[in-house]
Amino acid sequence: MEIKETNEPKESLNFIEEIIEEDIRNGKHGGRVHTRFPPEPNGYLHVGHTKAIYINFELAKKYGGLTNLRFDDTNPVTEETEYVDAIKRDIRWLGYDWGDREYYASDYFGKLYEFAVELVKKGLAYVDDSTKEEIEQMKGSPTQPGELSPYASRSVEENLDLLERMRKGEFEEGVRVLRARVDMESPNMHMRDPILYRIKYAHHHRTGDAWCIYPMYDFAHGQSDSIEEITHSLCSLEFRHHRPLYDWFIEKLEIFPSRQIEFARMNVAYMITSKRRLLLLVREGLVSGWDDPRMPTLSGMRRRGYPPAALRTFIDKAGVAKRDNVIEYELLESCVRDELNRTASRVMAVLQPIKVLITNYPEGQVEMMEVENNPEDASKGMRKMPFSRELYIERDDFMENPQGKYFRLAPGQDVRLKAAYIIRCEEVIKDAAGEVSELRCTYYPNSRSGSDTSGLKVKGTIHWVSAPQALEVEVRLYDRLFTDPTPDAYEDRDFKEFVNPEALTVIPKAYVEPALIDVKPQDHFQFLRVGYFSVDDDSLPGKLVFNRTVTLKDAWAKEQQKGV
RNA sequence: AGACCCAUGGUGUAAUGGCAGCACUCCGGAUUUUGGUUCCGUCAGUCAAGGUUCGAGUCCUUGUGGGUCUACCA
Repeated sequence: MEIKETNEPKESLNFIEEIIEEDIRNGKHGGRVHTRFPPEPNGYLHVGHTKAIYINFELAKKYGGLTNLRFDDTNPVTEETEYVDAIKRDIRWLGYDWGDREYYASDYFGKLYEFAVELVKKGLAYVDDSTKEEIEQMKGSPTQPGELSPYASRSVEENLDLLERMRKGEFEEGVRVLRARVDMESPNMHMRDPILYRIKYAHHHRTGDAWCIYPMYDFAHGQSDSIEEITHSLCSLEFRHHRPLYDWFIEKLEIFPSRQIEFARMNVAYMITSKRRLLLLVREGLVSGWDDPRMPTLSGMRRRGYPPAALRTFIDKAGVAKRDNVIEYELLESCVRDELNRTASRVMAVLQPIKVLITNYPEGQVEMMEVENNPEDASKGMRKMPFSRELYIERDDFMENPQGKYFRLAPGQDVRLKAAYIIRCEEVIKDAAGEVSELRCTYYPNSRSGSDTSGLKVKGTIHWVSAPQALEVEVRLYDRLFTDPTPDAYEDRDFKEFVNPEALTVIPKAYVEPALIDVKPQDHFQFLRVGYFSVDDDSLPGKLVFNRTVTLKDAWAKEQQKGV
């Protein structure tokens, strides 16, 4: 593929793109680019995986290549079909398609076994009868060279025979392994005669009981890349030390030379990506499940209401490099807001209601007010919302003793009801507990939005809903799951100590305008002046549930904090 | 401890020996029938010390700091 030359300012490339473009210039693999996303089906996909998915699919797309989906399913003990399905669903939701190229490392078990036989024949692999402890012992340490196994000198014939019998199930689990003969003195621990096959009498989610020996990661991953003729095998930094071995197999087996390139995983502040810890949160009921909107899983973020396009932008802006990083939560929120600002319809919803009675508005009268659906996008058109004598406004939008730059409703003050009239607060009604229970207001009949001849100038505009027509809904306010940006970074403290008790606040009864009657799960809205919300999967007809995806930026809250 | 990797504003990422830029955050201002959006502006950075060079964020050396590796997990 030709790289397009343009006169535009030079696009800056990340280090992986540099390598790819260099390869293309050199005509490597005929300029072909083929990547893969290789999840292990033993857990749900999370933010961290999002980066790997994005990089693999986007890079291939950029250079006219393809991306395979390959499940690295070489450990039947931990892997399940349930995860395979969830992973596929999540990748599709993110916006990527692998066509018919859905592969499994287990598809290659036969081929991998042949590779193993070939290594044995070349004198490059042997069956080791040592115990797990002995192998560990002989492996040495980073500063101590390892020592050669007494079984390393077995003849090719004996090794062939033993390997065959391992495969046939003649030995008990754990008594023998197949090892590559590499270098027990290498400073790289992975080169010290790594284990290739182990015996496991476990049922595999795809191959059933056809095998009782299973290849290790190092003997399956690279060769799978090679079998699929993957040109650029992208993985995270911790696999750096595996690369010499990856290359060793390619050289000894004389197979397709895929190239492994490592990049730094993405960490996001206030999130964790340890599968084990995520599982703990689910098991211990700290969240409602893998798709709890507080979870950093793809399914959780979907349910939270993050648009896939926002996630892609987020990954893109976070960038790709090799240094450790913690991406600020604010960048994620910024990307989500940016996307939703352009796409989400505006509606009015009152979360903490306070009743307003317009005393000079005719009883029983209902006017339909025109409101734009999205001021950022005129093509979204207008809708009508009912206005009547009895309304709800947000409790925060009234202050009995306003101070500072508060310009919402207050006794004797005017405020604009968005898309409707200007009203004045005449009287404050309180209940027995002294809480404000109702506001008596008057409206200016000639101040109607669009035909305002009142000449009045107000400082504030607030949202509202008409009480008789309002829909009662449940609203779930979500916030970050942890109170610390790196909850799992402390050696002396358990990450669960940092679970944010305010990450979920349920409002059982909030009011929304009647236009929302027909919404469906995953629909996104901006509750005017409040935040972005999406319809939760738990919603039923007549019992809608909205999840707060992200708040709107709130300059007023910031202002108030300064005063404290 | 050894090997390997990494080091640029608060955060993330560019600059490929030649003017240290962009985004997010923060702060200030303009606009606004969303205290949203948009627009403008401010603050703020090359880990340290040597060396090579006309010229170093970039190359070399040493140091410092951080990360990774010592599973019959991936």
